[in-house]
Amino acid sequence: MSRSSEHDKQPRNGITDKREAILRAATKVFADKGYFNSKVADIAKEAGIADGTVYLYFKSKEEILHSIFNRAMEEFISESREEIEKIEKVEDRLRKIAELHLEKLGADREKAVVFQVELRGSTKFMEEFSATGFASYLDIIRKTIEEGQNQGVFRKDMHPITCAKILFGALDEMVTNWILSKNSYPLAPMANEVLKIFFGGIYEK
Amino acid sequence: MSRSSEHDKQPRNGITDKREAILRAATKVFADKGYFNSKVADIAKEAGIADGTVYLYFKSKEEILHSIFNRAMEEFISESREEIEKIEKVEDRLRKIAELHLEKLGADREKAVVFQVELRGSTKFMEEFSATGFASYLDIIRKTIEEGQNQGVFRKDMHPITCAKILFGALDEMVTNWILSKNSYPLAPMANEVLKIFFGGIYEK
Amino acid sequence: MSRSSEHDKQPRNGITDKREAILRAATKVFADKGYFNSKVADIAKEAGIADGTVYLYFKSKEEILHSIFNRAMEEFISESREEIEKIEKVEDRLRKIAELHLEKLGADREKAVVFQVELRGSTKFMEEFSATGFASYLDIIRKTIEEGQNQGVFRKDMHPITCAKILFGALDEMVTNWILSKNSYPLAPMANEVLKIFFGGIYEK
Amino acid sequence: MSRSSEHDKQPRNGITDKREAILRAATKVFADKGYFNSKVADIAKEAGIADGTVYLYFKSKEEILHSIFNRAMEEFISESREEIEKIEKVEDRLRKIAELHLEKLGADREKAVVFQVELRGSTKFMEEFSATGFASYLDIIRKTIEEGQNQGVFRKDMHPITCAKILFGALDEMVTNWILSKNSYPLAPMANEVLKIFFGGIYEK
DNA sequence: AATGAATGAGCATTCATTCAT
DNA sequence: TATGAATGAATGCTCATTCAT
Repeated sequence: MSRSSEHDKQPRNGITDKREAILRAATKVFADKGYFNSKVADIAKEAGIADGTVYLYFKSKEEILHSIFNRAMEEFISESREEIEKIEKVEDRLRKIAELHLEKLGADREKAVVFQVELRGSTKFMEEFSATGFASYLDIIRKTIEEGQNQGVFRKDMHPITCAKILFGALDEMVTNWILSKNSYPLAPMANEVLKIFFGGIYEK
Repeated sequence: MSRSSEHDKQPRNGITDKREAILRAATKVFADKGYFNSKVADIAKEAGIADGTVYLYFKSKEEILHSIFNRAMEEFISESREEIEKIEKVEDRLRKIAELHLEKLGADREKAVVFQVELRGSTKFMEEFSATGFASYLDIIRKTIEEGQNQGVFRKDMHPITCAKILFGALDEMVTNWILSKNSYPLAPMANEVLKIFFGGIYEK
Repeated sequence: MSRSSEHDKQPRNGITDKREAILRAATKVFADKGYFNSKVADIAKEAGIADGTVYLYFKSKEEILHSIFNRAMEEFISESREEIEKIEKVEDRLRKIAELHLEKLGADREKAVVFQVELRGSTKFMEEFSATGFASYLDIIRKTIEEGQNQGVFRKDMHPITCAKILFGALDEMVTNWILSKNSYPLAPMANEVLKIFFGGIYEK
Repeated sequence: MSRSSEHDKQPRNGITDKREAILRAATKVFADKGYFNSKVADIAKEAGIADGTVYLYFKSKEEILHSIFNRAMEEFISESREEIEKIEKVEDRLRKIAELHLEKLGADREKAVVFQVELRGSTKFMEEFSATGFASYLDIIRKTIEEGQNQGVFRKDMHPITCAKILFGALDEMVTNWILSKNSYPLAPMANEVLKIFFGGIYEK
């Protein structure tokens, strides 16, 4: 089994394997039926393990959902940061961020559903999430915009954090719409559309 | 406020009163604890009625949530449409839409929570909602943008529906952020910030 | 209104009329759905009155069922007694009893259902019933048999009460079978069949 | 008692044991309070298990009742058939049937109550039952009578199925009466009484 | 580690009954 | 008398979690 390819940090490790399997199974089940309508037994069955085994890896059903968010977010941020930091021009950097955002979620419909739907379905989750993963992400955008302002590329009459939220909100809406549209179109190209407005506005020049 | 129409609708009408009370109570309870964590008994207690009475006015707990959405959405759209249709210039019209969006939700935190959180927490709800109320709303924005394109005011190299989604997404994110920020700032002024970007883009001119 | 035709004892009496209506409605509803699955509201609707009105005439849902039994039983016994007492020969008297039993129940399927099914569905009801109405009925049969024994017409090597139960059981089974058979045949003629066995036995002579 | 077959079926088998325990507990509870007045919690407590455990063995409360009928009926029919088929003379065979009927029910008051009372308390149950278990039973009696007619032992001027119902009805009434009589007498001897009439009729010879 | 049988708290909904009008 | 809105106790069933094996 060349399973080591996925994560060289924890290779050939039974514990990690089963944890992964549960997380993957839960993502599918949550995406299909929603967090509250999913049974731990469904997840166990999907993962091919016994119900009780779930509790050897997670303290509760809720913790599974948390783990899905955190792991995906960490993964996304660490992977993105690398790619983004190399980029010189702030516009290109924002473009990369937008592209990655839509590419990653557009590549895994189930994960996207969990992010767009389940994550939003509880103030509790949202608060926790917005204090951690989301904050980091928004911060990356904010800093880029700030840098653009300092470079004189971006307008200075706006709070960079507000700009960041606007960009995020627009991208987020693209994802949500994509999920709800049954006959799925490719999501990634929408990045360019969002950026056309975000960069240049809607006015005819 | 000279909105006498509201009083005319409820001429000390028992049925309407109690229905309203349940809807109001449910909005509060759902906002506090989330739909799935709210008990019908909580709603009844909050409304000051017996558990069973809830079922004289609503078929199920789910129907209460639906009613909250539908009523609020209908109200919002019908009220907005009036105000918006009078406006000549498309930019002003979009500005009005954005202002109303944030004013209405910023005026009722609980309703906003239900809209931003509970409505999003289930693909089922989202699908239903996005097929009805939300579609109408987005359509109003889309038509305005289309009109602007025809007038040569707005750029023609973008689908108006995409622009509409971008604007909505940005506004939506403002609301969500406002809800999650504990020490609440006024929401409505954010409309102007969103429009600055939406109209003119982020580039320094 | 020629409603007086039914019962000259209580003519044109509002109280009686409504009581009757409830009893009739309840018989229908109980026959259709069973006692436990019938709602007081169903009975009220069938009777064309408000739910609360039922409680002006009956203390409880249970009392309605009791009243159906008692009234039908009283009616049956008083009507039967007259007809039966005139009859000279004990065999003819038993024949009359059997015929009346099947005629009365065969003439009113709904009442029959309530008697055969609802009355049997609770030891409590059965005990009460078997102590009153049923006991009277069985007693009429028993006395007739006893008389037959004294006249030397019927065999003396059996307890008359046992014979009465056997006859009743056989007739009762005819009714139950008739109810359960969808494409209903006439019930009354079965009296003769039962009596052929009861009188003469099954042996070839 | 040399009924070793019963022990062979339950070789300290957890599943069977608990299923049995629930069935036994339910029979007792249903007999005591009636099906509709029995709570699943009552059954669980009587069986010494948790409420939820009931649902590991039965899909619903209704299924428990069905299982009681079906199991008892199957048991009765299969056990009876063996004993009956050996018997040569049709009269002796009917006698055996009657004796077994009363012996089996007379040996287990609670099961008898469920059969005589709960089974009868709903047209739905009765219809199902009369289409399956009861039909088989009646058929055994009918065939025996038919055989007797062919042998010239029984009178030919009656439908054998009617005779079967008459015999069943008489026996059934014996059981019901026995249940309702508090100071219980032995039930089995009543078989002979019923047969005296069924075979020879009530006339003095 | 893994299992899956057992647990029992939890809850939406129903409906007999009441009572203000 | 009659109404029917309001009540609130009652319960079958689910499912996250535990634990003996």
